[in-house]
Amino acid sequence: MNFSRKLITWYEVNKRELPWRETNDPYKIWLSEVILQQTRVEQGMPYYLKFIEKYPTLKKLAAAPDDEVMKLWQGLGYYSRARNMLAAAREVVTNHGGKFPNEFEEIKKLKGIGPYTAAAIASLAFGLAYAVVDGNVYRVLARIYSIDTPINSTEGATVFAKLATELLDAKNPGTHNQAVMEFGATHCKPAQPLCPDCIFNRHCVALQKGLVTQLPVKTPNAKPRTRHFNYFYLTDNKRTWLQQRTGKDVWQGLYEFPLLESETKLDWATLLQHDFIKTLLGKLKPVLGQQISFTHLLSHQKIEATFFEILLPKGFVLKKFPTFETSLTKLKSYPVSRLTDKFIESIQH
DNA sequence: AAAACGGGGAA
DNA sequence: TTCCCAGTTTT
Repeated sequence: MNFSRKLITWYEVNKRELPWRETNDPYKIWLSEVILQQTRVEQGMPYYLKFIEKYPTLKKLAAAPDDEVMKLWQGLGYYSRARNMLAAAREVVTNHGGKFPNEFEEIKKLKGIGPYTAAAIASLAFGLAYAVVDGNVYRVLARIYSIDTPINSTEGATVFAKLATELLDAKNPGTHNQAVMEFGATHCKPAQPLCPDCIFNRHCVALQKGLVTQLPVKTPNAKPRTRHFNYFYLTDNKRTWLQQRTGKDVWQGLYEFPLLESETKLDWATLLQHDFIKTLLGKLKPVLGQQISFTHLLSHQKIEATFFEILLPKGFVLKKFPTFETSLTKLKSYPVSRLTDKFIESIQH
C-alpha cells in the first residue's frame, strides 16, 4: 500500500482552510505550531489571529515587552510556550540576524522547539524531509499497524518516530505531514472514528482485529494533587495590590493577588491568626468584605482557591515587597491565570 | 523514566 | 469524571 499517496489524495479533498496553511513564512508556521501544542485548532485559532495581527513579523514579536506577550497569551495555558517563544524570537534576532534558521538541528536548538515542532517547521516552511509525530500521528499509525506500545513511553516514542520516518514521502514532506495530522484530527478521531468510510479500510489492522477503540495505548497519568490557595484582594475601592508569580510553579510570570498557600482549607478566623496577614497589613485590623471560592482544575493539580476581600481605609500603605500597588481600572491589563481572571470578572459585575 | 506544565471541549 | 488536544522542559 502506498500510505503517503493515499493520504495526500485524501488530504487534497478534505483539508480544512487554515490561515497558517496559506504561507511559507517560517515565523507564522512556528507561531501556529507552538500555539497548537496540546491545543485544539478551534481553541488556538483566535490566538493565532491576534498574534499575527499584533506581531506580523518575528522582529515585531522579539521587540515586544514580556507582559504584553503574556497578556495576549492569557487563557491559552502552558505559559512557558509564550515565554520560550519570545526568548527564541529574540535569540533569532540576536544570533541569526533576524533570519529564521533553515536547518533542522538549528531549529530544534531554539527554546520551546522540540522534535515535533522542529520537524513541522523544517518540512512545512523549508521542504525538509522530517516526519512529525504528534498525537494524531500516534493514533493513525497505532491503528493502521495495530501497535500497542504505549505512546507515552520512551519505547513508544522511538517506535512511532521510526515508522513515521519510513512512511514519509521525502518528496512532499510538508504536505505529507499535514495530511497525516489532518487525517487524525478529522477522520481517524480518538472517539467515533469514521472507519466505514476510510481510505485505509482494507489495510487497517486494528479495524480488522476490532481494536480500533483500544488503540493507541496510553499509560494513565497520576492523579492531580490538591492545593489550597488563599488569595487576598485588598482594596480601598480604588486601589488594589498584586504580585508576580516567580519560581518553578504554575503560571510563572503571571500576576495575582497576594497569596498564602495552605495544606488545608482555611477560614477567615484562622487566617486572621496567621503571620502572613500580620506581615501584610501590619497593625491594621482587617475588615473582611466578600469571600468567594473556586475549584480550578489543571491537568496535574486541583486548586481549591478562596479569594478574601479585605476592605482598607483610604491612604493605606502596604510595604510588603514584592507586592505592588495598582488601580482597579488597570487590573484588566495584567496577564493573569484563568483562575484570577474569573475572580476579576466576578468583582467587576 | 517520570513529573511538571493550562485550559477547554467532548463523551 | 475521564480523555485528549499539531508537546517541551525539568527533575
